Amino acid sequence: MKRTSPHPEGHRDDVDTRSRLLEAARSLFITQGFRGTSTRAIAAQAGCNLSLIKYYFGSKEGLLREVLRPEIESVRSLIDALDGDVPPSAEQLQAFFLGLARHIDANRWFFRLVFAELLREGSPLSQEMLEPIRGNQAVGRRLLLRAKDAGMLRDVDIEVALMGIIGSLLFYHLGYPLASMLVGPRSPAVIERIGLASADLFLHGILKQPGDPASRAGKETAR
Amino acid sequence: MKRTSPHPEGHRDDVDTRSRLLEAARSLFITQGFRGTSTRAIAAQAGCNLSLIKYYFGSKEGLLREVLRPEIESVRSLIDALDGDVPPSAEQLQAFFLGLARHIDANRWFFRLVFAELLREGSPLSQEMLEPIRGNQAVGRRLLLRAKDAGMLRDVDIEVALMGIIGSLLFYHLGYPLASMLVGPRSPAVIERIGLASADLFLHGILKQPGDPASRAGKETAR
DNA sequence: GGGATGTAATCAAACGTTTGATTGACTTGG
DNA sequence: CCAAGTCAATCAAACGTTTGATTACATCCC
Repeated sequence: MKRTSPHPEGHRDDVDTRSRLLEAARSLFITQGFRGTSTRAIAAQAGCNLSLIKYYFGSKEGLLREVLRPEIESVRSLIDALDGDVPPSAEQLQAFFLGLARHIDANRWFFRLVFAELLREGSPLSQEMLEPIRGNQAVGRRLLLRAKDAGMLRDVDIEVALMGIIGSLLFYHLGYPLASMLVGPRSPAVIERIGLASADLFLHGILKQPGDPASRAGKETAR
Repeated sequence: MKRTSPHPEGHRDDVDTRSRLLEAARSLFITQGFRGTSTRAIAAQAGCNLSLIKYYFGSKEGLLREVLRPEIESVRSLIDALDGDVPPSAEQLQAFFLGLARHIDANRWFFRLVFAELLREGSPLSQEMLEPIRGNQAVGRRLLLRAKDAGMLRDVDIEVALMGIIGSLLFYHLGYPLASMLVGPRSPAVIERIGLASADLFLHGILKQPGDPASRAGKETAR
C-alpha cells in the first residue's frame, strides 16, 4: 500500500485522495455532464474506492457542489475586480468586455458544465450555478446604464445589447466544441483577437458614432 | 426511408401510436434531455407499451433520430428560402438575420435539445444534428462575404461577426430558460423586437457608417 | 362459406447491466 | 488502542433491451 502522503498537518492525509476525486469528477463532469458521469467512473479515474465519494462529499451531488465552489468564488472576486466607480468611458466598456471574454475563455470548462446542466430542467444546483453568471450580467448592465446616462450610447435596448454581447462571447468560448466543428479548430492565438473583435463589433454597434444624432438619455428596458 | 424496422411499409393504423410516441419523446427530450429521459417514461406518456419503441424505431436512439428528422428537413428548406442570388444590400442582410431570429425562436425546442446534447461529448447524432446549423452558418457566411466584396462592410472578421450574430441569437432564444432566469420572463411580443434590435445592433457594428472612411454603403438599419 | 394461415400491432414479463448508495471489516499512524 | 482512511462486497432501483404470447384483421384454399 502506498502511504505516500507525509501529511504535514496532522490528519490531513485525506488531501491526496480527496483532491484526486475532485479533479477526476471535474474532468468527467465537463466531458460527460453530471448525469452522464457515474460515480464508479469518477472513483476509477481517481484510483480509489467508490465509497470514498460518500465518505468525503456525502453524495454525488455534494461532489458536484464541491467541484463548483472554488470556481464560483473565483468568479465573484473577478466581478468585483472588473467593477468600479470610475466614470464611464469607451475604454472602460472595452476593458470590461475584453475581461469578460478572457474570463469566459479561461474558465470555459465551468461555463460549459453550467450551461449543459441548465439547458435541461430538473438539474441540481440551478440557482447557485447561476449566481456568478447573474453577477457578471449585473456588472455589465450597470456599466452600460451609466454609459447610456452619460449620453455615450445610441438608443439601444440595454438588455438586448447586454445579452447579445454575453451570448456571443459564450458562443465563442463555451460553445467552442461546437464552434470548432462549425468553423474549424481554435488556435490559442485567436482568443485575444476574438475578444477584441467582438468587443469592437459590439461597441461599434452601441456607441454613438460621429454621424449619429445628438445625445439624449432615454429610458428603456427589456420588458 | 430505409429504416430496418420490422415493418418497412404497412398499415397506417400505426400512425396513432407511433406519432404519440414521437410526440411524447419530443416533449420529454426537450425538458429532460436525451440521457435524462427513460424509455419507460416515454412509453408511459404515450400510453403504450415499452417494447413499441423497439418495434417502431429500433432503439431509443432511433427514436431520437426520428424526432429530429422532420425538424432538420424544415430547417434545410428554410435555409434555401433565405438564400438567393439577389445582389447584396443592407436590407437583404437584415432580412436574413431577422429570419434567422424568427426561425430560432420558433424552433427553440430543437436548438435547445441539440445544444444540450452537443455540449457533452460522446452524445449520439452529433454530426447529423449539426448539419442544419452548419447550413445556416454557411448561408450567413456567404451573404456576409458578398456584402464585404461589395464594399459594404467595415474591416471586420467575417467569422467573428457571424458567430457573434448567431451566438447572440441562440442565447436570446434557445437559452431563454437561462436568460429568463437572468433578466426576467419573456413575453411573446418581445421576440420580434429582440430580433430587430439584435439585427440592428450587429448591422450597426459591421456596416459602414457615414462617418467611416471610404463609405459607399447602404447604411440604414430599421429601428 | 368457412376454416386455416399470415401479419401488423400490442402487451406483460423478464433479461442483463448499470446506477447511487451503504455496510462492515481491514489497515494504518499517532 | 483508536480514529481516520480505505476497500471489497452488496443493495435496491432504474436503465435499455428482448422475448414470447396475444389480439385483430386481412387473405387464402378447399
